[in-house]
Amino acid sequence: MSQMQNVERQLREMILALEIGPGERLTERWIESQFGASRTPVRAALLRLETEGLVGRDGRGWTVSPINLAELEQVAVYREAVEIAALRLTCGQADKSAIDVIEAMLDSCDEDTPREEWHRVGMDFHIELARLSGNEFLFRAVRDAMTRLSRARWLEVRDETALGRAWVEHRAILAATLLGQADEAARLLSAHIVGSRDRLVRSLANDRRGLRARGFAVVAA
Amino acid sequence: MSQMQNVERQLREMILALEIGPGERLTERWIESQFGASRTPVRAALLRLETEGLVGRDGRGWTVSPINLAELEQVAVYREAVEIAALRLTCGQADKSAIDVIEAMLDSCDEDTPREEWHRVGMDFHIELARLSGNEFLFRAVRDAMTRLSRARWLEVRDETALGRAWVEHRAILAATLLGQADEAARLLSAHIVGSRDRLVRSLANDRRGLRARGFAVVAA
DNA sequence: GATACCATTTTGGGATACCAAACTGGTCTC
DNA sequence: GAGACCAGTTTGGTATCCCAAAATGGTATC
Repeated sequence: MSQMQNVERQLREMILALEIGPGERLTERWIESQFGASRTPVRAALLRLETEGLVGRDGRGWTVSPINLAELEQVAVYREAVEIAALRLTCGQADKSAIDVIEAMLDSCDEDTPREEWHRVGMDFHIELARLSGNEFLFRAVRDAMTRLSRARWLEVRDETALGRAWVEHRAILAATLLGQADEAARLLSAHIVGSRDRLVRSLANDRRGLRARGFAVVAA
Repeated sequence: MSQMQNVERQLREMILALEIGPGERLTERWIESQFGASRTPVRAALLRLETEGLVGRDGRGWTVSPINLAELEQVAVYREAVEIAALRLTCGQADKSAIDVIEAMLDSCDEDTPREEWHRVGMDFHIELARLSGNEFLFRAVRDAMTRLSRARWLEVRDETALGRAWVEHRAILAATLLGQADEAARLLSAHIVGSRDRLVRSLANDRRGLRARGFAVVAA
């Protein structure tokens, strides 16, 4: 594994796990010392993370991208378009056996499963579902969109009810897809995404003060 | 303007203008000498162009991405999804004055206009139309998709009839959008994209031998 | 003539040195 | 005490150097 990939992966994990807070400044020298790599791979990693939207430039200098409520809403519209397109492709496919694998992903979560795992599976559901379409660009678009949403979803205050509802919706989408009911599946997925978006943005807007107190930059919608 | 941006821009232009052929190998040292920059900005530029899909890695080493017919078809599906989503957003907007600017873009091309300009305006039409949606992610998605299609479209053998038809379709899409007829506009845009894709892939598949003879790597669908 | 082998060169990955611009902290002036 | 100013430090941008691995090309061997 090259140093560049090492730094990229570790830095991405730290940012997504909120170990480095949204809005925090980054210096190439700090990352260098943190991961024991020289500035060359550090620089390369930052350039890649910039295209993912996880870090950005603040004049001269690097910053961990803040949570941006307006951006979250736009990402939701974007992912709705690409996820539905992917889902319609999948609905039209003859072989539906891969759906079982995704259903099994959902099944793997129960009351003993740590919150972190629920979070991961909740995102992987959408990513893997998009992968089934066979379209590399739709797949990447969904994966990148979920990456951008990841930190915000982690900060969202979700009660058991909301999590349960999400899983019910996921299963309903799979069921419609399995039957090849494209319009119905698309309708369910759309409602799921719109609902998730509304709850997410509302939750973060409410907690904005508290999040800022924890040092997390949250830009309003 | 930093050296990195310089190299990135110039290298992108050379690749898109086919001055460096699809499939050609690139060495960091060659680029370095070509643009009078050192390897650091050259590497940074290559990393960014990699995320645009214009260059890729060939084991160790860099390659200008070949023309990939399978990829072109997938990009067409992708752009259909995002362009239609953007167009529907635009249809729902009250202020339609920006449409005139796009119409003017189309008007700026006549029989005296060089082929290169037609090509550029043909892509900008879709990019600017997506920008009107106000959704940054849909806009970027369309722009990136058009970048990936750019070289192939340049290689496509297009007669005057095909170009004229494209312009007629463009105008029809604008007209429906101006009236806020979202479904009709989406139908027209979808047909336009699918038609373009079919002609493009068919043209390149037919010319594949000739293109290879010119040193252009063309990967089959 | 084909092939296995080895020395040489080339290449990308990484580390480091240097620079100019931006930032910082303290000081001096009014 | 507030603000202008300046020296010192930090930072990203760039150039350059080193290295190991891979490609290259020539040669000896069969």
